[in-house]
Amino acid sequence: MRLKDDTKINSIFKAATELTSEVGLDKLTMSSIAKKAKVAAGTLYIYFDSKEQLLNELYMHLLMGGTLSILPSIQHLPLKKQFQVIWSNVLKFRVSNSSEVIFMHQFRYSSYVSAESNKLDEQFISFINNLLDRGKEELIVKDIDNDLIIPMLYGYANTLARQLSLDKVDVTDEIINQTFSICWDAIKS
Amino acid sequence: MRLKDDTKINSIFKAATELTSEVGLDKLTMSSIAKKAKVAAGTLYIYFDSKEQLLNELYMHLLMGGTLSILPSIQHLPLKKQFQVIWSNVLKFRVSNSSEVIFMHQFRYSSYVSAESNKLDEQFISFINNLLDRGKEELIVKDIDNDLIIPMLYGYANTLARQLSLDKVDVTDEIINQTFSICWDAIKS
DNA sequence: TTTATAAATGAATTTATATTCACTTTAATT
DNA sequence: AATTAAAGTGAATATAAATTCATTTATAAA
Repeated sequence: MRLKDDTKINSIFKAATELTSEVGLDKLTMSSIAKKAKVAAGTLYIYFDSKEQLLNELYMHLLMGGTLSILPSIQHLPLKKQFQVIWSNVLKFRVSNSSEVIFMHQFRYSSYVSAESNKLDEQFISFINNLLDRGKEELIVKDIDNDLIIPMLYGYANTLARQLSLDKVDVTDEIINQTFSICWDAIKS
Repeated sequence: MRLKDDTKINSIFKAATELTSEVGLDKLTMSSIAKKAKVAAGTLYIYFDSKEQLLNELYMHLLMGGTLSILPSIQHLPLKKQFQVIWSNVLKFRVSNSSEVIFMHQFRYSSYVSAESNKLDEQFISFINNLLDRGKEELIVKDIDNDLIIPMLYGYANTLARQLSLDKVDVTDEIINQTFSICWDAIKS
Protein backbone atom coordinates (compact mmCIF):
# COMPACT_ATOMS: atom_id res chain seq x y z
CA MET A 1 0.00 0.00 0.00
CA ARG A 2 0.93 3.57 -0.49
CA LEU A 3 1.86 5.96 2.31
CA LYS A 4 1.03 9.60 2.79
CA ASP A 5 3.67 11.94 1.51
CA ASP A 6 4.75 14.45 4.14
CA THR A 7 6.29 16.81 1.62
CA LYS A 8 2.81 17.15 0.16
CA ILE A 9 1.53 18.73 3.35
CA ASN A 10 4.34 21.23 3.07
CA SER A 11 3.41 22.15 -0.49
CA ILE A 12 -0.20 22.53 0.58
CA PHE A 13 0.75 24.74 3.52
CA LYS A 14 3.11 26.78 1.37
CA ALA A 15 0.48 27.26 -1.31
CA ALA A 16 -2.19 28.31 1.18
CA THR A 17 0.17 30.72 2.91
CA GLU A 18 1.37 32.39 -0.28
CA LEU A 19 -2.08 32.59 -1.80
CA THR A 20 -3.46 34.25 1.30
CA SER A 21 -0.78 36.90 1.17
CA GLU A 22 -1.46 37.39 -2.54
CA VAL A 23 -5.25 37.46 -2.69
CA GLY A 24 -6.45 37.55 0.91
CA LEU A 25 -7.98 34.90 3.12
CA ASP A 26 -11.46 35.67 1.86
CA LYS A 27 -10.49 34.80 -1.72
CA LEU A 28 -8.63 31.65 -0.74
CA THR A 29 -10.31 28.63 -2.32
CA MET A 30 -9.60 24.94 -1.98
CA SER A 31 -9.14 24.58 -5.76
CA SER A 32 -6.63 27.41 -5.89
CA ILE A 33 -4.66 25.85 -3.06
CA ALA A 34 -4.73 22.50 -4.87
CA LYS A 35 -3.66 24.05 -8.14
CA LYS A 36 -0.76 25.97 -6.62
CA ALA A 37 0.35 22.95 -4.59
CA LYS A 38 0.11 20.82 -7.75
CA VAL A 39 -2.26 18.26 -6.30
CA ALA A 40 -5.84 17.41 -7.13
CA ALA A 41 -8.61 19.11 -5.19
CA GLY A 42 -9.67 15.76 -3.79
CA THR A 43 -6.21 15.15 -2.37
CA LEU A 44 -6.67 17.99 0.08
CA TYR A 45 -9.42 15.90 1.67
CA ILE A 46 -7.08 12.99 2.21
CA TYR A 47 -4.90 15.17 4.40
CA PHE A 48 -7.57 17.37 5.96
CA ASP A 49 -11.23 16.88 6.82
CA SER A 50 -12.26 20.33 5.70
CA LYS A 51 -11.03 23.73 4.70
CA GLU A 52 -11.50 24.86 8.28
CA GLN A 53 -9.28 22.08 9.58
CA LEU A 54 -6.64 22.74 6.93
CA LEU A 55 -6.42 26.40 7.92
CA ASN A 56 -6.30 25.67 11.64
CA GLU A 57 -3.55 23.07 11.16
CA LEU A 58 -1.60 25.57 9.11
CA TYR A 59 -2.02 28.27 11.72
CA MET A 60 -0.83 26.01 14.52
CA HIS A 61 2.05 24.80 12.39
CA LEU A 62 3.22 28.36 11.77
CA LEU A 63 2.74 29.33 15.39
CA MET A 64 4.88 26.43 16.57
CA GLY A 65 7.54 26.66 13.91
CA GLY A 66 7.76 30.41 14.11
CA THR A 67 6.70 32.47 17.07
CA LEU A 68 6.87 29.76 19.71
CA SER A 69 10.19 28.25 18.66
CA ILE A 70 11.61 31.74 18.89
CA LEU A 71 11.25 31.74 22.64
CA PRO A 72 14.77 30.62 23.31
CA SER A 73 16.24 29.24 26.48
CA ILE A 74 17.46 32.57 27.69
CA GLN A 75 16.37 32.26 31.28
CA HIS A 76 19.86 33.11 32.49
CA LEU A 77 20.04 36.52 30.78
CA PRO A 78 19.01 39.73 32.54
CA LEU A 79 15.40 40.65 32.00
CA LYS A 80 15.89 43.57 29.68
CA LYS A 81 18.23 41.50 27.54
CA GLN A 82 15.62 38.73 27.34
CA PHE A 83 13.02 41.18 26.08
CA GLN A 84 15.52 42.50 23.59
CA VAL A 85 16.37 39.05 22.22
CA ILE A 86 12.70 38.18 21.90
CA TRP A 87 11.87 41.49 20.25
CA SER A 88 14.69 41.15 17.77
CA ASN A 89 13.80 37.53 16.96
CA VAL A 90 10.12 38.25 16.55
CA LEU A 91 10.74 41.23 14.31
CA LYS A 92 13.30 39.52 12.11
CA PHE A 93 11.19 36.41 11.84
CA ARG A 94 8.08 38.32 10.98
CA VAL A 95 9.63 40.48 8.33
CA SER A 96 11.46 37.65 6.62
CA ASN A 97 8.32 35.50 6.67
CA SER A 98 5.83 38.05 5.58
CA SER A 99 3.47 35.66 3.79
CA GLU A 100 3.24 33.62 6.96
CA VAL A 101 2.58 36.71 9.03
CA ILE A 102 -0.11 37.92 6.65
CA PHE A 103 -1.79 34.54 6.79
CA MET A 104 -1.59 34.40 10.57
CA HIS A 105 -2.93 37.91 10.94
CA GLN A 106 -5.88 37.37 8.63
CA PHE A 107 -6.65 33.95 10.08
CA ARG A 108 -6.34 35.15 13.67
CA TYR A 109 -9.28 37.47 13.24
CA SER A 110 -11.40 35.21 11.06
CA SER A 111 -14.24 32.97 12.16
CA TYR A 112 -12.27 29.89 11.12
CA VAL A 113 -10.16 29.96 14.28
CA SER A 114 -10.81 26.98 16.53
CA ALA A 115 -10.60 26.71 20.31
CA GLU A 116 -7.41 24.70 19.89
CA SER A 117 -5.72 27.40 17.82
CA ASN A 118 -6.71 29.94 20.41
CA LYS A 119 -5.16 27.88 23.18
CA LEU A 120 -1.82 27.64 21.43
CA ASP A 121 -1.78 31.39 21.06
CA GLU A 122 -1.98 31.78 24.79
CA GLN A 123 1.32 29.99 25.31
CA PHE A 124 3.20 32.93 23.89
CA ILE A 125 1.18 35.43 25.89
CA SER A 126 1.79 33.39 29.01
CA PHE A 127 5.56 33.47 28.48
CA ILE A 128 5.50 37.26 28.22
CA ASN A 129 3.24 37.43 31.27
CA ASN A 130 5.85 35.64 33.36
CA LEU A 131 8.59 37.89 32.10
CA LEU A 132 6.58 40.99 33.02
CA ASP A 133 5.78 39.64 36.47
CA ARG A 134 9.44 39.10 37.17
CA GLY A 135 10.17 42.60 35.92
CA LYS A 136 7.69 43.97 38.42
CA GLU A 137 9.27 42.01 41.26
CA GLU A 138 12.64 43.43 40.29
CA LEU A 139 11.00 46.88 40.18
CA ILE A 140 12.22 47.54 36.64
CA VAL A 141 8.83 47.22 34.94
CA LYS A 142 5.91 49.64 35.47
CA ASP A 143 3.38 48.44 38.03
CA ILE A 144 0.54 48.26 35.54
CA ASP A 145 -1.76 45.31 34.84
CA ASN A 146 -0.16 43.00 32.25
CA ASP A 147 -3.39 43.09 30.25
CA LEU A 148 -2.71 46.77 29.62
CA ILE A 149 0.96 46.24 28.71
CA ILE A 150 0.86 43.17 26.49
CA PRO A 151 -1.39 44.69 23.82
CA MET A 152 1.32 47.30 23.28
CA LEU A 153 4.03 44.72 22.66
CA TYR A 154 1.75 42.47 20.66
CA GLY A 155 0.03 45.22 18.68
CA TYR A 156 3.26 47.03 17.97
CA ALA A 157 5.05 43.90 16.77
CA ASN A 158 2.13 42.96 14.52
CA THR A 159 1.58 46.36 13.03
CA LEU A 160 5.25 47.23 12.65
CA ALA A 161 6.19 43.93 11.03
CA ARG A 162 3.26 44.17 8.64
CA GLN A 163 4.25 47.72 7.71
CA LEU A 164 7.93 46.88 7.24
CA SER A 165 6.99 43.90 5.07
CA LEU A 166 4.64 45.92 2.90
CA ASP A 167 7.24 48.64 2.46
CA LYS A 168 9.92 46.02 1.83
CA VAL A 169 12.19 47.67 4.37
CA ASP A 170 14.80 45.34 5.71
CA VAL A 171 15.28 45.05 9.40
CA THR A 172 18.62 46.66 10.21
CA ASP A 173 20.17 46.68 13.66
CA GLU A 174 19.33 50.37 13.84
CA ILE A 175 15.65 49.66 13.31
CA ILE A 176 15.71 46.92 15.91
CA ASN A 177 17.43 49.20 18.42
CA GLN A 178 15.14 52.13 17.77
CA THR A 179 11.95 50.14 17.97
CA PHE A 180 13.16 48.26 21.01
CA SER A 181 13.91 51.53 22.75
CA ILE A 182 10.30 52.50 22.11
CA CYS A 183 9.08 49.25 23.68
CA TRP A 184 11.42 49.32 26.61
CA ASP A 185 10.78 52.95 27.51
CA ALA A 186 7.10 52.17 27.32
CA ILE A 187 7.22 49.43 29.93
CA LYS A 188 10.17 50.31 32.18
CA SER A 189 9.31 51.90 35.50
CA MET B 1 -42.94 59.15 -7.11
CA ARG B 2 -41.30 57.59 -4.12
CA LEU B 3 -38.02 58.78 -2.60
CA LYS B 4 -35.16 56.85 -1.07
CA ASP B 5 -35.36 56.53 2.66
CA ASP B 6 -32.20 57.67 4.40
CA THR B 7 -33.04 55.90 7.61
CA LYS B 8 -32.92 52.69 5.59
CA ILE B 9 -29.22 53.17 4.91
CA ASN B 10 -28.67 53.49 8.62
CA SER B 11 -30.48 50.23 9.35
CA ILE B 12 -28.45 48.53 6.65
CA PHE B 13 -25.19 49.88 8.06
CA LYS B 14 -26.19 48.99 11.59
CA ALA B 15 -27.17 45.47 10.57
CA ALA B 16 -23.93 44.90 8.66
CA THR B 17 -21.84 46.24 11.53
CA GLU B 18 -23.51 44.17 14.21
CA LEU B 19 -23.57 41.01 12.13
CA THR B 20 -19.86 41.30 11.42
CA SER B 21 -19.11 41.57 15.10
CA GLU B 22 -21.37 38.59 15.78
CA VAL B 23 -20.38 36.16 13.04
CA GLY B 24 -17.30 37.65 11.36
CA LEU B 25 -16.85 39.38 8.03
CA ASP B 26 -16.34 36.08 6.23
CA LYS B 27 -19.80 34.86 7.26
CA LEU B 28 -21.52 38.14 6.43
CA THR B 29 -24.06 37.61 3.66
CA MET B 30 -26.24 40.06 1.79
CA SER B 31 -29.40 38.13 2.78
CA SER B 32 -28.46 38.18 6.45
CA ILE B 33 -27.87 41.93 6.27
CA ALA B 34 -31.23 42.37 4.54
CA LYS B 35 -33.01 40.22 7.09
CA LYS B 36 -31.51 42.00 10.09
CA ALA B 37 -32.18 45.42 8.54
CA LYS B 38 -35.76 44.31 7.77
CA VAL B 39 -35.59 45.02 4.06
CA ALA B 40 -35.72 42.72 1.06
CA ALA B 41 -32.46 41.45 -0.40
CA GLY B 42 -33.14 43.32 -3.61
CA THR B 43 -33.45 46.59 -1.74
CA LEU B 44 -29.77 46.49 -0.88
CA TYR B 45 -29.08 46.82 -4.60
CA ILE B 46 -31.14 50.00 -4.83
CA TYR B 47 -28.82 51.65 -2.35
CA PHE B 48 -25.56 49.94 -3.31
CA ASP B 49 -24.17 48.50 -6.53
CA SER B 50 -22.61 45.49 -4.87
CA LYS B 51 -21.61 43.95 -1.60
CA GLU B 52 -18.15 45.38 -2.07
CA GLN B 53 -19.51 48.89 -2.47
CA LEU B 54 -21.80 48.52 0.52
CA LEU B 55 -18.89 47.49 2.74
CA ASN B 56 -16.61 50.25 1.50
CA GLU B 57 -19.32 52.89 2.02
CA LEU B 58 -19.86 51.56 5.52
CA TYR B 59 -16.17 51.65 6.28
CA MET B 60 -15.79 55.23 5.09
CA HIS B 61 -18.93 56.22 6.97
CA LEU B 62 -17.54 54.80 10.22
CA LEU B 63 -14.13 56.31 9.62
CA MET B 64 -15.60 59.77 9.13
CA GLY B 65 -18.18 59.59 11.87
CA GLY B 66 -15.85 57.94 14.32
CA THR B 67 -12.10 58.06 14.16
CA LEU B 68 -11.77 61.20 12.07
CA SER B 69 -14.36 63.25 13.94
CA ILE B 70 -12.45 62.39 17.08
CA LEU B 71 -9.56 64.57 16.00
CA PRO B 72 -10.61 67.66 17.86
CA SER B 73 -9.61 71.24 17.22
CA ILE B 74 -7.01 71.32 19.90
CA GLN B 75 -4.22 73.05 18.05
CA HIS B 76 -3.74 75.49 20.92
CA LEU B 77 -2.97 72.86 23.57
CA PRO B 78 0.58 71.73 24.36
CA LEU B 79 1.69 68.76 22.36
CA LYS B 80 1.62 66.17 25.10
CA LYS B 81 -1.87 67.26 26.05
CA GLN B 82 -3.01 66.92 22.44
CA PHE B 83 -1.76 63.35 22.32
CA GLN B 84 -3.48 62.66 25.59
CA VAL B 85 -6.82 64.01 24.41
CA ILE B 86 -6.60 62.01 21.20
CA TRP B 87 -5.58 58.85 23.04
CA SER B 88 -8.42 59.20 25.50
CA ASN B 89 -10.96 59.90 22.75
CA VAL B 90 -9.81 57.06 20.57
CA LEU B 91 -9.84 54.58 23.42
CA LYS B 92 -13.22 55.61 24.77
CA PHE B 93 -14.74 55.68 21.31
CA ARG B 94 -13.36 52.32 20.38
CA VAL B 95 -14.45 50.53 23.50
CA SER B 96 -17.95 51.98 23.46
CA ASN B 97 -18.36 51.20 19.77
CA SER B 98 -16.91 47.75 19.73
CA SER B 99 -19.06 46.39 16.90
CA GLU B 100 -17.91 49.24 14.70
CA VAL B 101 -14.30 48.64 15.64
CA ILE B 102 -14.57 44.93 14.96
CA PHE B 103 -16.08 45.63 11.56
CA MET B 104 -13.40 48.19 10.72
CA HIS B 105 -10.62 45.90 11.85
CA GLN B 106 -11.84 42.92 9.85
CA PHE B 107 -12.63 45.02 6.80
CA ARG B 108 -9.32 46.87 6.94
CA TYR B 109 -7.40 43.66 6.32
CA SER B 110 -9.81 42.12 3.83
CA SER B 111 -9.58 42.15 0.08
CA TYR B 112 -12.76 44.23 -0.14
CA VAL B 113 -10.96 47.45 0.72
CA SER B 114 -10.91 49.92 -2.17
CA ALA B 115 -8.33 52.55 -3.06
CA GLU B 116 -10.74 55.20 -1.86
CA SER B 117 -11.11 53.61 1.56
CA ASN B 118 -7.36 53.39 1.82
CA LYS B 119 -6.97 57.05 1.05
CA LEU B 120 -9.36 58.13 3.77
CA ASP B 121 -7.38 56.06 6.25
CA GLU B 122 -4.32 58.10 5.54
CA GLN B 123 -5.94 61.28 6.80
CA PHE B 124 -5.72 60.05 10.34
CA ILE B 125 -2.15 58.86 9.94
CA SER B 126 -1.23 62.19 8.42
CA PHE B 127 -2.64 64.09 11.40
CA ILE B 128 -0.49 62.02 13.77
CA ASN B 129 2.50 62.49 11.47
CA ASN B 130 2.24 66.26 11.82
CA LEU B 131 1.93 66.03 15.55
CA LEU B 132 5.05 63.85 15.77
CA ASP B 133 7.02 66.19 13.51
CA ARG B 134 6.21 69.12 15.73
CA GLY B 135 7.20 67.07 18.76
CA LYS B 136 10.57 66.45 17.18
CA GLU B 137 11.06 70.15 16.46
CA GLU B 138 10.30 70.89 20.09
CA LEU B 139 12.77 68.12 21.03
CA ILE B 140 10.22 66.34 23.19
CA VAL B 141 9.67 63.38 20.88
CA LYS B 142 12.32 60.76 20.07
CA ASP B 143 14.21 61.41 16.85
CA ILE B 144 13.03 58.21 15.21
CA ASP B 145 11.34 57.82 11.81
CA ASN B 146 7.57 58.28 12.18
CA ASP B 147 7.03 55.03 10.31
CA LEU B 148 8.60 53.25 13.25
CA ILE B 149 6.60 55.19 15.87
CA ILE B 150 3.11 55.25 14.41
CA PRO B 151 2.67 51.46 14.32
CA MET B 152 3.12 51.50 18.08
CA LEU B 153 0.33 54.01 18.64
CA TYR B 154 -1.90 52.46 16.01
CA GLY B 155 -1.21 48.84 16.93
CA TYR B 156 -1.54 49.48 20.63
CA ALA B 157 -4.83 51.35 20.29
CA ASN B 158 -6.27 48.61 18.08
CA THR B 159 -5.16 45.69 20.14
CA LEU B 160 -5.92 47.27 23.50
CA ALA B 161 -9.40 48.45 22.52
CA ARG B 162 -10.21 45.05 21.06
CA GLN B 163 -9.04 43.35 24.24
CA LEU B 164 -10.91 45.70 26.55
CA SER B 165 -14.08 45.22 24.51
CA LEU B 166 -13.81 41.45 24.54
CA ASP B 167 -13.20 41.44 28.28
CA LYS B 168 -16.02 43.96 28.79
CA VAL B 169 -13.76 46.14 30.90
CA ASP B 170 -14.89 49.71 31.04
CA VAL B 171 -12.44 52.46 30.35
CA THR B 172 -11.77 54.18 33.66
CA ASP B 173 -9.61 57.26 34.01
CA GLU B 174 -7.00 55.07 35.66
CA ILE B 175 -6.82 52.85 32.60
CA ILE B 176 -6.55 55.85 30.32
CA ASN B 177 -3.78 57.35 32.42
CA GLN B 178 -1.84 54.13 32.73
CA THR B 179 -2.03 53.27 29.05
CA PHE B 180 -1.24 56.82 28.05
CA SER B 181 1.84 56.78 30.25
CA ILE B 182 2.95 53.70 28.32
CA CYS B 183 2.47 55.52 25.00
CA TRP B 184 4.06 58.73 26.09
CA ASP B 185 7.13 57.14 27.68
CA ALA B 186 7.50 55.16 24.48
CA ILE B 187 7.74 58.19 22.25
CA LYS B 188 9.14 60.98 24.46
CA SER B 189 12.82 61.73 24.02
C1' DT C 1 -57.87 62.18 -7.30
C1' DT C 2 -55.21 60.54 -10.71
C1' DT C 3 -50.86 59.65 -12.68
C1' DA C 4 -46.23 58.72 -13.11
C1' DT C 5 -42.11 57.28 -11.30
C1' DA C 6 -39.06 55.30 -8.41
C1' DA C 7 -38.74 52.36 -4.26
C1' DA C 8 -39.44 47.90 -2.55
C1' DT C 9 -40.13 43.00 -2.86
C1' DG C 10 -38.57 38.15 -2.90
C1' DA C 11 -38.48 34.27 -5.88
C1' DA C 12 -35.61 32.84 -9.62
C1' DT C 13 -31.12 32.90 -11.66
C1' DT C 14 -26.33 32.86 -11.77
C1' DT C 15 -22.11 32.10 -9.99
C1' DA C 16 -18.74 30.39 -7.03
C1' DT C 17 -16.70 27.03 -4.33
C1' DA C 18 -16.56 23.18 -0.79
C1' DT C 19 -16.94 18.48 -0.86
C1' DT C 20 -17.74 13.79 -2.71
C1' DC C 21 -16.96 9.64 -5.23
C1' DA C 22 -16.10 6.26 -8.84
C1' DC C 23 -12.08 5.32 -10.71
C1' DT C 24 -6.80 5.04 -11.43
C1' DT C 25 -2.20 4.81 -9.74
C1' DT C 26 1.36 3.75 -6.51
C1' DA C 27 4.19 1.11 -3.46
C1' DA C 28 4.54 -1.70 0.79
C1' DT C 29 3.90 -6.46 1.87
C1' DT C 30 3.59 -11.29 0.86
C1' DA D 1 5.68 -10.98 -9.33
C1' DA D 2 1.20 -10.74 -7.41
C1' DT D 3 -1.67 -8.73 -4.11
C1' DT D 4 -3.93 -5.17 -1.85
C1' DA D 5 -4.80 -1.17 0.64
C1' DA D 6 -4.38 3.38 0.63
C1' DA D 7 -3.00 7.62 -2.01
C1' DG D 8 -4.24 10.34 -5.69
C1' DT D 9 -7.38 12.16 -9.35
C1' DG D 10 -10.70 15.47 -11.23
C1' DA D 11 -15.24 15.65 -12.98
C1' DA D 12 -19.70 15.69 -10.89
C1' DT D 13 -22.55 17.18 -7.07
C1' DA D 14 -24.24 19.91 -3.46
C1' DT D 15 -24.62 24.08 -1.40
C1' DA D 16 -24.53 28.67 -0.42
C1' DA D 17 -24.61 33.25 -1.46
C1' DA D 18 -24.55 37.44 -4.81
C1' DT D 19 -27.27 39.48 -8.02
C1' DT D 20 -31.30 40.15 -11.15
C1' DC D 21 -35.91 41.09 -12.56
C1' DA D 22 -40.88 40.87 -13.17
C1' DT D 23 -44.14 42.54 -10.23
C1' DT D 24 -46.21 45.26 -6.50
C1' DT D 25 -46.41 49.29 -3.54
C1' DA D 26 -45.86 53.99 -2.02
C1' DT D 27 -45.81 58.80 -2.75
C1' DA D 28 -44.57 63.32 -5.01
C1' DA D 29 -46.46 66.08 -8.44
C1' DA D 30 -50.20 67.41 -11.60
